[in-house]
Amino acid sequence: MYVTISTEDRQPLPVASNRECERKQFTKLNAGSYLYLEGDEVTRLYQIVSGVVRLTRVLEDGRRQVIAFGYPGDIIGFPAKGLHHTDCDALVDTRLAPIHRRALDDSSFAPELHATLMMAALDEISAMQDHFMMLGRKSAAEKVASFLRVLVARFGASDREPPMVDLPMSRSDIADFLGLTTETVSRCFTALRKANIIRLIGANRVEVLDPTALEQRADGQLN
Amino acid sequence: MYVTISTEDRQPLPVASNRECERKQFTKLNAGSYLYLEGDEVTRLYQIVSGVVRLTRVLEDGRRQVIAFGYPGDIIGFPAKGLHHTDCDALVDTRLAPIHRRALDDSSFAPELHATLMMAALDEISAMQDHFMMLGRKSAAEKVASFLRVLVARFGASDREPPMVDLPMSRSDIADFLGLTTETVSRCFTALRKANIIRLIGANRVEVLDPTALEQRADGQLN
DNA sequence: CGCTCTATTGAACCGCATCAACGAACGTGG
DNA sequence: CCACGTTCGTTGATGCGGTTCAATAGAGCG
Repeated sequence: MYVTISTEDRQPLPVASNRECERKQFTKLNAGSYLYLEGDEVTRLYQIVSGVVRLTRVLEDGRRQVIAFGYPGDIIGFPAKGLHHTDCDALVDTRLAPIHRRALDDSSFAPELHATLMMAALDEISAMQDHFMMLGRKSAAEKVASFLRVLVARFGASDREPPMVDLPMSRSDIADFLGLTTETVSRCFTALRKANIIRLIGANRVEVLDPTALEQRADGQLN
Repeated sequence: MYVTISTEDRQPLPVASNRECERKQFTKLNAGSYLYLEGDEVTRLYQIVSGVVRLTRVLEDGRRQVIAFGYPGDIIGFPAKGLHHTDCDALVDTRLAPIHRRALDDSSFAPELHATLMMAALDEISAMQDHFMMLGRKSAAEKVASFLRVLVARFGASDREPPMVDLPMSRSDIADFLGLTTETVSRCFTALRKANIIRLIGANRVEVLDPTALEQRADGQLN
């Protein structure tokens, strides 16, 4: 489950129960550290317990695409032909619950976990299809609004009014996620700010003053 | 397994053996007919036996994104939360091998098939990630070249020299797949033709005169 | 306080979309 | 079989959204 334009609420999967959280030592990944690289063999998958990671791909000439941001509850590391097909590094200090690769390949090893992984993979396919629509058919303003909308829906401090979201990623990460440049992302933020739809608290924290207007911009209902 | 920029050769999965092909009646889908719509409940998956289908999503305002083209060997219809998340219709007359939904959800029902479906889902995730890079970070010329490259790699008549590919989809389908307009797609084809990289035989058949040059354009190594 | 890195803002350019016209392919009916 | 209409693809002219290049402002940190 990754950050996409989907508005569905995706619940963290119950792979790691609270009990386990208390007992186990999780894999710890410091901000900036890589968990794996494209081409590495997949030995285990991970569910993110806390923190945020970034999945990226790069072309030889340096062009980069952020495939997804991984948030708590998300499962990362699905193999294709046994290999990782993105790089993965942490945006902030992150804790991960490792999952046996065998749970994916061998359905009798851990049937419930296996089913959970399958569901996570299917959800991810759906989420990526949403992302296609965004990358291929939305304007810069719509992309940025869509991005904020998803973050608010999934991670907005709901006990707060107006809702607030953290942006642990840089403008350039957002740009590479949305297929834009940092300048354009910045301009879109500014436009939303000047329209009194959001308020920026520093560069990495956003208060959504008018969620309805944000919604409309995300779907291109006004400019 | 869908049409993406991936260059890997993807083999048709052995879900439907030759024996079965001869015995069974496949689901027949006429050109232009819909197999399912977004929001429909998923009751079965399908492996494409022959023909080509188109998976699409549309926004309320009519903007369309072609998510994938499904070719023989591909498995389509993966559910998310039990529902289809694209429309699916046939570009040409198509035969489909239906697959019990239960084979996906219940790993003990048909273990081998279940494993095959899992692998197909994982491959699809990988393929979609390739597509991200293309939608988000490639120029129009690179997109069109990448598209042709994949078609040649997967479906090019290999017994022929120079390689030849059919384009069962319209320019507008290609445009909606690549996040472009029909005019731009057409201009890119013309540019490749004028550079003697391809030859157009009618509008729906392409001979690749210079595969190496096509490769280079796909990766942005010139222009 | 000064250094560095990131974000913002401005100005000019360009790639692709848009709008429009034309041509080719195809089917239909006379 | 040809005249016609319709749809799809190509080509041209123009405009705009987003990139590019450049400069400034701000945030984090020693």
